Amino acid sequence: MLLRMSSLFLRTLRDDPADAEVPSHKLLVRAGYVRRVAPGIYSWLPLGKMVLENVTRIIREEMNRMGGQEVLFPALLPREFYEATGRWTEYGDNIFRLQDRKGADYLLGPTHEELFTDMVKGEYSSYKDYPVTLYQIQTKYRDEARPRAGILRGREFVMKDSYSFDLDDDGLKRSYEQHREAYIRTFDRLGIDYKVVFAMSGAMGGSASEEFLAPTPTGEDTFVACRSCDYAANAEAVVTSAPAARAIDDAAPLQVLDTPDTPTIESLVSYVNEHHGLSITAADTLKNVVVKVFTPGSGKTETLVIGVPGDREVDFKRLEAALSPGEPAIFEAADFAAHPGLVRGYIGPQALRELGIRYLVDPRVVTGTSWVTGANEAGRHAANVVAGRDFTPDGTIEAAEVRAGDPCPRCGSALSIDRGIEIGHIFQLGRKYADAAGLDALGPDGKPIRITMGSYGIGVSRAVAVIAEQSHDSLGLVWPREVAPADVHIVGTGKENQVEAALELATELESRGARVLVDDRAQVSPGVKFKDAELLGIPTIVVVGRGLSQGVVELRDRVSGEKSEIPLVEAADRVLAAMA
RNA sequence: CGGGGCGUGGCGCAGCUUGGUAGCGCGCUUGCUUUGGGAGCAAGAAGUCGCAGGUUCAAAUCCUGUCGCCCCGACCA
Repeated sequence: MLLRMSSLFLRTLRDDPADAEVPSHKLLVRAGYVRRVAPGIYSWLPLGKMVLENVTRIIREEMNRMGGQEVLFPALLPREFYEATGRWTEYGDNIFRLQDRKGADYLLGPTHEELFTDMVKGEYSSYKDYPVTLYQIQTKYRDEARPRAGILRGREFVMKDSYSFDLDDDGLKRSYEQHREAYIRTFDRLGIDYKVVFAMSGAMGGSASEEFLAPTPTGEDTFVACRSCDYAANAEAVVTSAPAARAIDDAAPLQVLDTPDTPTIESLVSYVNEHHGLSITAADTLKNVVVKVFTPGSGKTETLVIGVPGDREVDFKRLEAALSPGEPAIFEAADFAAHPGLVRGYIGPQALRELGIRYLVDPRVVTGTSWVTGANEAGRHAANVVAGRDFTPDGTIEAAEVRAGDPCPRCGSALSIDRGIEIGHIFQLGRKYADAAGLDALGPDGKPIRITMGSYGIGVSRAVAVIAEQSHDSLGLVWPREVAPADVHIVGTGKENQVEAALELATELESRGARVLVDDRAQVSPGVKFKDAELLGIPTIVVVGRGLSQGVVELRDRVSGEKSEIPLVEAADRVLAAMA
C-alpha cells in the first residue's frame, strides 16, 4: 500500500475544534480521521476508515479463531421482533423508530438478541447442532439522551456482538471463557490498556458478567481495583465486606437526645459533641435515606428506607443497580407530606417496622453495632441505637458510595478507584431470550432442551477512540502498529531531489510489504510536514531531508521518541525491522 | 429532563454594551521569493450574521418567539 499526501483526501486542522472536549475527539478531528455530521454521528475519512478497518479486522480474526461464525443482520428491523420480548416499549426513547409507506413500525436496531435467537431457532432443532457461536460486526443505533466525546459515545456506532448457544450451564461457562480469552487477545493486539472487572449481572438470572474497561480520566464508568490481589470491579458491582457481628448484651441503653436544628449529619455531629458530651464522627451516625421504587412489571411504587453510615453518600448508580429492575427515585417534599411518620432529617429505623416501611441497610450495619440516628421527632435524635436490639433491618443493600481505601472484599487491602471506558462486556445471559422465543433443541431422549445463551459485545468504533484516548502525546496521535493507517510515514522535505528520494524509498518499502504514507507535497514547508506527520501518528517516520547529500536520512520512532541518523541505503531494512 | 454556555465564509474567533449595511487568524486561489519545525510579499475567491416576526429612515447589534448545537448530571458498546 502506498499513499501519497499530495493526493490523499485529507485536511488537517491547526486548531482544536470548538465542540471537542476530550483528547481523542480533538485529535481525530484535527488529524482528519473523522468529521461530525450530526450530534453523535460521524463520517470516517480515508485514514480514519483505515484505522476502523484495522480494528475490525483484528476483532474478526480473533472471533474466527475462537470458532465464532460471522453473520450480518439488517439494521432496519420490523417491530415484531422486539414486541415478543417487550423491548419495543422497554427501550423507550433510546430507540430510533420509523414507519414505512404503509405505516408499519420499524426501528433501527440498538442490539440484536432477538434476531440471533430467532435465526438459530429457525435453522437448528437438534441437540447435535449445539453448541454454536454467531457474531456480527454491525452499525447500531441508539438515540442516546446525550451523545458526547466525539465517537466515544455516538448515536450511531459500530459494534461486534456475539451470542453463544449452549445446551447446559457448563457449556455456557465454556463459551463464556472462550470469549473472555478471545477478548484478552483482541484488546492486547489493539494495544489498549484495559482491566477486566466484575460487573452487575443484573436481575435476569445471569450468573456472571465482566466488563473490559479502558482506564482513562475521561471514562464514564467508575471501577475499583485492589492493590494487592487481582480483584477489580465496576463500582456498581463492588461488594462491601461486613464486619463481624457484636454482642448486644453489653451495649448501653438507647438514649433520646434533644438536637434542635440538626437536619444534616454535619450539624448533628457537632451538636451532640458540644451539647451532650459525646465524641463521635459522621461514621458513627446512621443516615436514613428515603426513596420510592417503581417496579415496571407490577406498576407499583414502594417506599423504601436505606440506612448507610453517615459519612457516606448513597450512590444512586449503585442503588439503581442493586434495585434493578426496580427504578428508584428521590423522595420529594410531596412524598414526605403523604408520610407524616417520616420526619425529614430525623428519621430513625426504630419506627419503620410500625410504619410498614421496608428498611435495607449497608452491609456494615451488622447486629450489635451502635449508632446515633434520628428519633423520628423533629429536633431529636437517638444515641446507642443498636442493630438487632432497637431495630432489625429487612436486609442489606449495596448502595453506599465506594471510596478509595475501602477494603478489598477478597483480601482486605486498600482499593483504588479509577475511571474507565467500557470497551467490552461479556455476559452469561441464561435463558431469558430462549424462554421468550421458545428456543429448544430436541434432546437424545426426544425431550426438548431449553437453550442457554451468552451475550458478548465489543464497541468497535469506540475502540478506535479509546486507542486515540490512551495513545497520544502533546504533538498528536501515536497509533499502535497494528491499527495504524500505515507502517511508515516518509517525509520528503521541500527540495525536489528529497521528495524524489522519498518516493523511491516509499516504492521500495511498498514492494517489500510495508504500508507506506509518503509526504510528496511540493511547495509545502518542512515544518508543516513535520507537524502533520506527528499529528497523524503513524508509528515510524523517516525524514528524507538535508542529510540526503551525505546519503543519510532520519529515522524517528513515534512511540519511544527516539531519533537516529541512518544511511539511506539501510533505511528500508531498518523500517522493516521496526515493523517486525 | 434539570443546570450552564454558544450560534457570524471550510475551521477558530472579534464585532453586539452605545444600531449606520461585516472584520481578523488559519485554510483556499494566482504570481514571485523561500525550503529542517505550522514561511514572506502582493493580488484574489468565498459569509442568507441559525430561523421567523417586530421596532427603526436603517438591525449581526434592540425586542419577542422559535430552532439547533456544545458542556455538566440520570442510560449504555
